[in-house]
Amino acid sequence: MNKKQAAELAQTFASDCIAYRVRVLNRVITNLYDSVLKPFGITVNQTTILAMLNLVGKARPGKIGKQLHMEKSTVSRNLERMRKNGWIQVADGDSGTARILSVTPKGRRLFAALYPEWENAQAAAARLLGDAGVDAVQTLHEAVEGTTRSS
Amino acid sequence: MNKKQAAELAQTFASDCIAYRVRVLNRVITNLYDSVLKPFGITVNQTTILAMLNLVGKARPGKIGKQLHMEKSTVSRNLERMRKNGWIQVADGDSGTARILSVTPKGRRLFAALYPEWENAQAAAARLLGDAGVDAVQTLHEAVEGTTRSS
DNA sequence: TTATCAGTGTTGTATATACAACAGGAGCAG
DNA sequence: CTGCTCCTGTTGTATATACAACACTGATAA
Repeated sequence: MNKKQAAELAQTFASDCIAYRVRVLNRVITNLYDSVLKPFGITVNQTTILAMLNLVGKARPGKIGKQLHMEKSTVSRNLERMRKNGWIQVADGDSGTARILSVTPKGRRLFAALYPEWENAQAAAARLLGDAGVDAVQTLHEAVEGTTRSS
Repeated sequence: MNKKQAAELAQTFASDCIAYRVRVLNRVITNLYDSVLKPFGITVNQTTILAMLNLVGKARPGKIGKQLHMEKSTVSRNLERMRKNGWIQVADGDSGTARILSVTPKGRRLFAALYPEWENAQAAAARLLGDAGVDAVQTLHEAVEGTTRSS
């Protein structure tokens, strides 16, 4: 394998790699939301957890991970940060290891306060991606739903 | 803002958030490639850098960051890992801070060796996303091209 | 009852990412 | 030449992510 041959493979890689494109997309979109949410001291990732808890009321860490397709260690560490910030509370459940999470009033106020800014980020993302792009993201998400490992 | 009102906002968030969907997509796709590349001891992110260097021959760290839309600190730390692994070499450029990067024979061999596995990952990703999905990723990538901050 | 196993959550380690702070050199104005 | 600014790259800190290793509990088999 000489340099020229390697360069030919590299050309194909650079022009075709799906992972590269998805990763760039992820960085741009995540930064867009995180920058809007920064004044609230929360990330879009944590906001996703906060929204889910606002929606379902109570949930265990494992359920959050499964529902949001997040690795359990990521969930574990985020819940601890959110608890320290007073946005959620952790109660021991009925059975041994069960830990029941719920949103505190402070967490609910935070969610209500950041919601308009999230809408702004949504609008900015929609402008960036276009209507077809927004639909495409929805379709792609459905395609990978149920694919994630990790419990 | 009572619980019910918060839950209504959360419902919209959960069903509409673009960032959430893009992030799940990113995790699934990145894992797919990383698991295939794991036996080679390289990540898909580093493989992107390796491919670019195979393509252009020589480049400075800053150029890599701009080309691949990666933050300069991410590039800096990855280059150091790749150098330690013997895949790239760093030479002092003509002017002061200039650092010229190039692929070593070992790095070229690695790229040639992992290329078939990358093709397998590409095929698996294409199956997962469908033809329309692959096109959509391309379109979305074009939409965000040139959007990234960071130099 | 006891031993094993499955499910759940935490912690360790490594990479990826972003932003801020910093360091070193280049180029320019004076 | 001196000082200022810009460009470039590294390092510090924090979050996100994945996988492995543990710990603990509950359930089940013997």
